[in-house]
Amino acid sequence: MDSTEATGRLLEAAEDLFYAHGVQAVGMDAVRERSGVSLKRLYQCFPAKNDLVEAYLLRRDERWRGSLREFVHARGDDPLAVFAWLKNWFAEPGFRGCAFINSFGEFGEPAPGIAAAIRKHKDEVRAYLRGLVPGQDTADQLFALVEGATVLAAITGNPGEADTAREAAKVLLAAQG
Amino acid sequence: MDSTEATGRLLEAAEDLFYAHGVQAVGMDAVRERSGVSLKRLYQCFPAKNDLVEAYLLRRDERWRGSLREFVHARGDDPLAVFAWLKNWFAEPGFRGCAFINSFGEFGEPAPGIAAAIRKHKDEVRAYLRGLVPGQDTADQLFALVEGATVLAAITGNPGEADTAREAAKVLLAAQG
DNA sequence: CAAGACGGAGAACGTGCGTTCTCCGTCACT
DNA sequence: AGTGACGGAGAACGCACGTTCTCCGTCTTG
Repeated sequence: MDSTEATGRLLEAAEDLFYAHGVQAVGMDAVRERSGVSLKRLYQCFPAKNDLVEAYLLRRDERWRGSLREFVHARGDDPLAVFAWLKNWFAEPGFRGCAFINSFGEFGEPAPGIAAAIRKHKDEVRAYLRGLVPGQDTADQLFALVEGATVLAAITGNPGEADTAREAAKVLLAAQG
Repeated sequence: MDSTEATGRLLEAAEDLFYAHGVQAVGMDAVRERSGVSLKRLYQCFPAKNDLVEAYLLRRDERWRGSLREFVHARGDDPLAVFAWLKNWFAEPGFRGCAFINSFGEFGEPAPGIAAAIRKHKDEVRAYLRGLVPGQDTADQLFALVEGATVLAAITGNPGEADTAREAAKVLLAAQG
């Protein structure tokens, strides 16, 4: 197994474990066991846990936004499709809310790289919505609905929060024209 | 110092420290130091850290909702006053987002009492908004806006997220009638 | 004053975990 | 075959922290 495959396996294991149980609750030994990569190589690829966490967040950001973008684009870039995608996500087994919001809660004073990854994710999502919706104010309003629905779906376990947000988004888009 | 004053001091210290730095980042020794209560008595009042965390959340829920209710009531129970209150909160020094969302992120599998306290808070806030707004669907939509604005204000540090949510709420309330 | 319950300060214990070290087998190269 | 670099398995180390224990002074009560 070469070094690039090792990092791939490590990121895969890290994402599964960190998202499912929280970053702090998962030890480096659990990542090693799940990935099948030895501790020595783990620390060659990621000199400290913080580095692995940062890479996990950056990768999850890319994949999460990629999945959303693809889904919405296949529906003619209809802003309301965002909420259909959300509902699917909320209903997935193992859904535990937004990894970035959860990480923000976990780390009172996050390492700079981790804080930057969290902010970057939110900035990118906001920029994506602004590109999707005519009118920056409306886009930002939809963004708040997306975040609120995600948080509430995670805490209550009810994927229907996506429908509530969708109805609100429909009204806001109609009002904007 | 009797036992009831000790629990008061402990809860005060716990709230300050847990909210500011996160629950996991604060040791029982820090609570002892801040409160001036000895470890022995601390463990008499709260047999385990989980008990203190649960009490912290329950107390914060009461105070947070009390402050919101009072502010909004003084403004004729105008639903939009909720967002004015939010903006004040977001602008407070030391604002770090919603304690309950943060705790949800901190504990991948929270102790039952903690999970219940988190859900209770969100249920109570939702019920409060439903009492404030004619139309349950609209109330739930405002709730999503409140949660989204809180999360975004915490991550971006921008209290203006409250204004964005307020504009959206105004449109939704007008559409509802 | 004597005796014992109470409370505080802080040491001590056990555990978990991030990180590093040790040891040993394996493979490439001469 | 001999040798030396490499990699894996897992022990070891250091530290932080939740929880408990020890010791000692104080205050109440007869």
